[in-house]
Amino acid sequence: MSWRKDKDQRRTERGYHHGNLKEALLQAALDLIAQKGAAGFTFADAARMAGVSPAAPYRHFRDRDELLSSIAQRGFEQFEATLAQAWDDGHPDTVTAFERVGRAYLDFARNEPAFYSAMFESGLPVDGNPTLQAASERAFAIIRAAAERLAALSPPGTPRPPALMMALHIWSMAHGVASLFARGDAARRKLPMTPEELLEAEVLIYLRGLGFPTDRRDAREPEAEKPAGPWGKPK
Amino acid sequence: MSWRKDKDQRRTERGYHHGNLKEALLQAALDLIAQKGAAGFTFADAARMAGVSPAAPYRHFRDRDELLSSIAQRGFEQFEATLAQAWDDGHPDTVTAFERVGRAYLDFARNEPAFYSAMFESGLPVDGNPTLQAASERAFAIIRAAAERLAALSPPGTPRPPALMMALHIWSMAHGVASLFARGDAARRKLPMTPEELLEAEVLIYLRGLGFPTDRRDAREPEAEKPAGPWGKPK
DNA sequence: AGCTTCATGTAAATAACTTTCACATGAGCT
DNA sequence: AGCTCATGTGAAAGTTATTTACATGAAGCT
Repeated sequence: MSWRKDKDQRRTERGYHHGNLKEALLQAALDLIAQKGAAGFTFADAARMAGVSPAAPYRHFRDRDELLSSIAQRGFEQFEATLAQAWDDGHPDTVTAFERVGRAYLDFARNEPAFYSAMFESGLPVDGNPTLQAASERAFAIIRAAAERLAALSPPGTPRPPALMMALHIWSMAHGVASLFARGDAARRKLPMTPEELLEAEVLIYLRGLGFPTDRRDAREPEAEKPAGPWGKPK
Repeated sequence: MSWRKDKDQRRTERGYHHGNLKEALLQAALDLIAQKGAAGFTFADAARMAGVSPAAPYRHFRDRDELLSSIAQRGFEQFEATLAQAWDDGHPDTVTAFERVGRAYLDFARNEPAFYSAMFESGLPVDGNPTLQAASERAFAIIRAAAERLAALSPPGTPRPPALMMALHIWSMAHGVASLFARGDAARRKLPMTPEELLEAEVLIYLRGLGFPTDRRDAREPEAEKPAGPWGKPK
């Protein structure tokens, strides 16, 4: 009875069997990771939060790492869904959709710190877990697909950039900005702009470097006016 | 005598007092973090490796976190030195030196995984530690100084980009590439190019987006030929 | 040399966490 | 009703973090 003061009361409430412990544990772990970081969360804590003994979780997860992996797994799936929704198959136009994906990346890092931690900061052996790796690659595939479409719009007369390389570049930008400026204490660095603005400008400058017009309209549309530039009008 | 089988022998070797325990602990921790990650390393392990009792480290570090902070601190100092050396005050020319800094960033991430982990992946409260934050900012200052010089070379006729923004952009690229592709398992993702090449191309495209000539010569020098482009000659 | 002091280590103790194992419970099936 | 198996419980062993009282010996003082 050491693991829970009101064990008996709780027991009365839910009976000997929890009924949905696996889900409860995942949720508890998510909350704990969000609070104390991926390193701080303990298996025992999750059990306590779910109202079961410290041994109970072992019926659902081999060990602490498997629970963490499960969370990362779900994180990647949710990440993929989020990015896919933001991309929306490139509607209404490729560039607009692309910018939306960038913001979605940052939003995810900020709104789902627990998932983000488990996915990128927990030190999990990503390559040792095929399922996890596959989930990770499906998420990246969204970015890659978007880059593919963008590359296809490459202005005539310029060499067409490899879409995979573009995707890796964009990914690294989004990940770098998210990791450095959009999470936890890091977010407190005094920036001259929001992480979203920072990333958007970065991507726009990059795309311009590839020869894309960067006035926020679909590249297929003709330019109507000179853009002010990604960092605002010079004064 | 449970903490070390040949305690007495070791004791004979070095006497009751270690003589340089603080350094020994830092080194041990560094080795352990490199092996098992920042999360895996334990205070007790470090003590064992140094040949002292589990309580001894507390004479030199308030707790496990302070040891980790000390390592991060040194990491940032070493990082700063590495970047400063690579930058070499912009010699022989700004762009060449700039590329060297990028490579130095990746080298550091790869050659000093323990430092890198402690600095960026340990979940330490960076902003809660003024000393650490200052060290971190000194390292970033190198990148910022380089960006400053680069911004000054901005081609006439184009609006001059804010150097701080450029520095943040470059930093995020380097950090993103390092985190995603130049560390641990992540390094095993099949890439069409090395992380160094990936980053270099990314930065070159970005700089071109800002209006810089990107033929790898100092921008002050006149262009002699059309560059093939950052991703090689199209075939 | 003899004495004192203080930084540096040790031992032992407490509390928490991880993981395992034998045993308990009760939900669902026959 | 009786069985069986998935799911929980208790208790135990092994680790770690951290504290506290005590030990050691290097450095300085007399």
